[in-house]
Amino acid sequence: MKRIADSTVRRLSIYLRFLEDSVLQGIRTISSEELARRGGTTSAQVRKDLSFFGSFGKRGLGYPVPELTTALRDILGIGREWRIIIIGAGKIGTALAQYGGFRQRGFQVVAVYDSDPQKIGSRWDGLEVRDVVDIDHDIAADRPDIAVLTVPAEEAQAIGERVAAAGLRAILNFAPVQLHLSSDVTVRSVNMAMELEGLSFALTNREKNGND
Amino acid sequence: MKRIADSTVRRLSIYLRFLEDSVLQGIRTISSEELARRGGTTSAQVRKDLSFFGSFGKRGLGYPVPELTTALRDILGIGREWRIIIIGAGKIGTALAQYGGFRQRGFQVVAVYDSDPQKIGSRWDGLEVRDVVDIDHDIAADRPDIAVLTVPAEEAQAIGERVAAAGLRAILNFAPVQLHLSSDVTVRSVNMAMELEGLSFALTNREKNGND
DNA sequence: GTTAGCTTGTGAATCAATTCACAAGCCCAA
DNA sequence: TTGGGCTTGTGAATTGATTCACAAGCTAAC
Repeated sequence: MKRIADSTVRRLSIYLRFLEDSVLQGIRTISSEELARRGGTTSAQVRKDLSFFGSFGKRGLGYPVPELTTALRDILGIGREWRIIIIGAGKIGTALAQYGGFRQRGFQVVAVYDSDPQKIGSRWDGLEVRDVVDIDHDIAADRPDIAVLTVPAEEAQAIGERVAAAGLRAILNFAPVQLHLSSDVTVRSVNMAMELEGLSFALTNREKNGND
Repeated sequence: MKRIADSTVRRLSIYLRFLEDSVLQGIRTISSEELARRGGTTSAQVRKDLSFFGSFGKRGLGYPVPELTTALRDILGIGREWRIIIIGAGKIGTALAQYGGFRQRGFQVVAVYDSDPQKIGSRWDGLEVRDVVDIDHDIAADRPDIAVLTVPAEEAQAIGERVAAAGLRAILNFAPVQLHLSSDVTVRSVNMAMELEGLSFALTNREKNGND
């Protein structure tokens, strides 16, 4: 299979979100043009993205909404339950642990970890915060699929290495550092500071140069 | 000025984070090679990124750490205080409002909004949650720079339009929808579901095809 | 000074992603 | 059954980003 660009996968997520709405509204077919409009891209891009995975549409008509929705879920690997652990029970970590959107989409939070004795043992929404020293053992036993890192920047690399060594193959990193791990571990980063700096840059440059 | 790619700005943020560490450690100069190693890129990329903004290095020696740090802060528009408002006092919104990392980097949360009467008036960390109906008026009066949207997906577009109409020019969107706003509003999106789906896709494809 | 050893800054070349443009195919109406 | 109106799927063209490769320039040692 040809390598699929990250940007393509991101757009598939966007299409899927809109398609799910459309299913609920009982819409039967949708054109690449309409998908593009809602997804903030072009119809050619939509068709190209989908064409990597097959021919889902009918010429002259568009794409059948329920079938395409199913196909995208399948492509993205949604439909099975993914088991996720959250490491770091700080503000963001606990907010995520309690966030309903995960379970709703098939991502089940199975454990939360911290190193602070004050936090270990406390319960968040039915989940007991575990001691991070047990994490290697727990991963071997529970075989979670994805680790969400909400630890301080200084600790992220070390924890990332530990969970990778324990066999985890996917990490969602909220710590504002670049993780360096073996290439068989997929890492996605969410970095609020970086996003805000991007906005800051845009505002600053608009002020300086007018909006070009 | 030539248009700067988003990916370039993201990398500048990464370089800056590492440079700030280096300043604290008293390191005087750094090579593009070392910056690349820490930033997960190549030395040529680092030099190209920086060269868009000027010549900061000395041949044979590298880049002077304190000067480059200052220059990057300046380029990214950090160094002045940016006033941000958070709209949506749910789990994520309140976690962000209390998150220390913002203020630390010059982003000051000046107001939090919600539409739920139960939440309006309650205090989070010294900030009273305000009624979202007042937002247009407040923006005109307080002139915040950036809005952080942590509202449900259904409401995001409408709120985005309101804050844009009120004069806001930068939005950090946490709602899992694509915002469609006039091009003089800069939008950055953070979409946890999308990131998890990206990991899900990677895991699924690795299982199917071996890691290519 | 002069030389050896590095490292930058940057055009040129390559690689990747997006857009164009159109033949092929489907639906519907007459 | 035929023709008109759409819309897909996809090579080709274009645009954009990254990497290459090397002249230019700095430092330090002698």
